[in-house]
Amino acid sequence: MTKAQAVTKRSSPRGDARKKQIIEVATGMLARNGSRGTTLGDIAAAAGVSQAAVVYHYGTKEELLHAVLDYRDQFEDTQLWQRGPDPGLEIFGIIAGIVSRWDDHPDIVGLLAVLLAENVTEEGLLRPRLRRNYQLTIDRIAGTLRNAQERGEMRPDADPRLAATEILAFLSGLELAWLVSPDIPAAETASRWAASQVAQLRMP
Amino acid sequence: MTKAQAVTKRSSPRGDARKKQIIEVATGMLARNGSRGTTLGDIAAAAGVSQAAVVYHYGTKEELLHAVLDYRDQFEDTQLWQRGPDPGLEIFGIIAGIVSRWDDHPDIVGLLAVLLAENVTEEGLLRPRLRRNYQLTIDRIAGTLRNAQERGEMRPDADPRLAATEILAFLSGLELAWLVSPDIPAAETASRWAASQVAQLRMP
DNA sequence: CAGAACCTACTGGTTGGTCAGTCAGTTGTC
DNA sequence: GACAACTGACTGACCAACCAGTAGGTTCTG
Repeated sequence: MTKAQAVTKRSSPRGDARKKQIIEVATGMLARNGSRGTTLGDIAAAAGVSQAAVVYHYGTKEELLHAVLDYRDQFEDTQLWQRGPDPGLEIFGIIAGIVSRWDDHPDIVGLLAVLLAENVTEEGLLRPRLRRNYQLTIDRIAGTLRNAQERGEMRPDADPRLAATEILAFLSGLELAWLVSPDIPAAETASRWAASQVAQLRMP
Repeated sequence: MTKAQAVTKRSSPRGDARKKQIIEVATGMLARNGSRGTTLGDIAAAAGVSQAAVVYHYGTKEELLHAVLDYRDQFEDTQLWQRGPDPGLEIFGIIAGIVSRWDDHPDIVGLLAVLLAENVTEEGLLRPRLRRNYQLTIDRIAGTLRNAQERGEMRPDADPRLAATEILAFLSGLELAWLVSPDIPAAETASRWAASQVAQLRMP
């Protein structure tokens, strides 16, 4: 209940493999049930170990959550910035492509939206991190759009920051909608959205 | 834990007032902390009564949640359809207006998004209702857009259903973003979004 | 005074975290 | 290469805190 002391321990191949396995199992469960809806026991059972083993590897539930978020951050990097750090207006096509491949990674889709919804209050343990992360992604997207403006690829009278905010809002909202109603045409909605965004933002 | 029998009881002015007060208090707390993050004790304390009193008025936590959702549905009706049942493309302006007035009703903003995120799995108690509600709102918006097409107000080559899906996704996503980072320019993002949607959808 | 509107006290169940101990594998020493 | 010392990776049992719902009594009000 209170705290767990962070005992420094060396890593071993076996331990690392187990830790990774726990993370992967936990990611899927957290994306569906959130932090409050997922117990350490649930995760342990799904990973085939005892609940105490999960605590042994991660110390506290909060540390496990952060590890899962690290895992997701890494995944986002390989997805959203797959074609270099400055894709310009092509970012919309990339996003549409990501959405069309949601079925391949169902365990990680919506993780951020679900955890975000659980951490909207000041007291939310993950809020500082999620907030920082959100702002950072907005900054990155706004940056790439600003570069596109300077290259003359995007019209200069559009605000890159508002566009970036709109992108993230649309994405997390679509994730939620898709999770609750998997039958909605997420890929088609995203691709039409991307096309209209590009049509609106590119130089005439 | 199990169930509570629904004791039929007559209503009294005082009881009705208390029930309404509990609903209002609960709405705010649920919109921030979700169902799993809000205990009956929390709600009771905020309403100045004992936890047992809340159970007395609503029987179970689930019934209270449904009552809160009823309250929100009613609110949505007076907001989204304020200018009649068939506003056509003006729906975008209405939505932008609603977002610009979020500060006046902070307790109800995000309620749906937060509860949605908590009820993403099959087992989610509120999922059937939230799903139904979501589809219903999409149908209504798609309907008003289809009418706009028939009136020659909206271009016929745009899919009203995809547009409606996009609208709801954007809205719930923006709610989440605003809750986590209240400093983002929600109103401005929404008004620019609305303008670009109208520009895209109206007859040339 | 009858019923509605509470309250205090309690129950059963769940959950995060602790703790003592087991066991397999690794390392150091002669 | 054999044996002792040690370490990492667990397990099962347990605990304190929390939480939804129950039971039964008390106060308020028409």
